[in-house]
Amino acid sequence: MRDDQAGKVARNASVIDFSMIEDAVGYRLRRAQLSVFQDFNEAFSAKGLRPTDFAVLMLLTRNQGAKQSEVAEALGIQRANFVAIVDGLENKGFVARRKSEVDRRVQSLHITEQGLAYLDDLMPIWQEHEERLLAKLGGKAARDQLIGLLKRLYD
Amino acid sequence: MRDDQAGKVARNASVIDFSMIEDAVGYRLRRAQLSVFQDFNEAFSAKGLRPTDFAVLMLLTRNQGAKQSEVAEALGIQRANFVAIVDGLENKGFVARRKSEVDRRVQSLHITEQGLAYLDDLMPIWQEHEERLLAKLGGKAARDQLIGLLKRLYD
DNA sequence: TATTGTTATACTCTATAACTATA
DNA sequence: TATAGTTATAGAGTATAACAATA
Repeated sequence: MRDDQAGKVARNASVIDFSMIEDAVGYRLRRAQLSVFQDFNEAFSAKGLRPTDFAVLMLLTRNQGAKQSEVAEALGIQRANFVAIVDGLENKGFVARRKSEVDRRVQSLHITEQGLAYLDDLMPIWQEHEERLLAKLGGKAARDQLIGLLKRLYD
Repeated sequence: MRDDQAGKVARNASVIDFSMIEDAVGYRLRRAQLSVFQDFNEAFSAKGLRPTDFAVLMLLTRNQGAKQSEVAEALGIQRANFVAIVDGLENKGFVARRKSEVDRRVQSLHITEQGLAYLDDLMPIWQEHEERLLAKLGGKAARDQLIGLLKRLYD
């Protein structure tokens, strides 16, 4: 078997033939998402904020008092796993839980004044992140096109 | 504070105002990728195959004898974490490690005859998966457009 | 000294079951 | 009985450090 040799000859150090999977939708989605999340994490690492934390704060600005399980489902997170996320945001003082008076089983979530101020502080970082993506994509038209296509895969 | 009440009134049971993040590229990428991977996993669960395993087998068909660390890097997986993946494929008899005669540090990876037969068996499932995505996207033109945009985010 | 594969380890994310308090 | 939040736990995926064999 001379596969080793044949491979060595046909391929130089780090060139792999990708033709079989480079156009697989799932593969491309994974790589793109990893790249975008890495950019996000590098931008927000100093703030100790993860994408999900940011999404929760953003959501609450327009959904004050939303049910905890409602927010979790909206973000595709199981309610059991969402508890620790809210715990973290609550410990930092950015989110407050209040027992609903209508149904004492539910916790309604509120972004605090401190949380809003924090978001204000974060918005420029967020904008810069989105603008880096915009530059890579080649403009708003391309971005809107991408969003539209992604929505067809999940909405 | 009547946030609970105000929220309750403005929003019915499970309707959350998403306007703040619905057009965030990273959020849309994550949801789309989760949806696509879920479809993949449901299709392949009976075969006990994960997306990464499939990608490795696909890659090896055109890169017989490739270095283990080369394949890992091509797929964006760290070499330390790639060991267990190759172990699994080797235990199933789909991949073989052979010590390179040129550099005895490197393991060159080969897909076996059994691995090729397995892939043949899997291809219809793969095709159906890609066609379900194609249907969601609305045709090949849309798919190619999406792939092109994703490549701009990472290539 | 540097690199490849490997082991060990830790941390995050995700999935499931079961408990509690309320309804 | 059913539901919201919670706890505990197990499984993936990922990141880092260190080691042996080899270059």
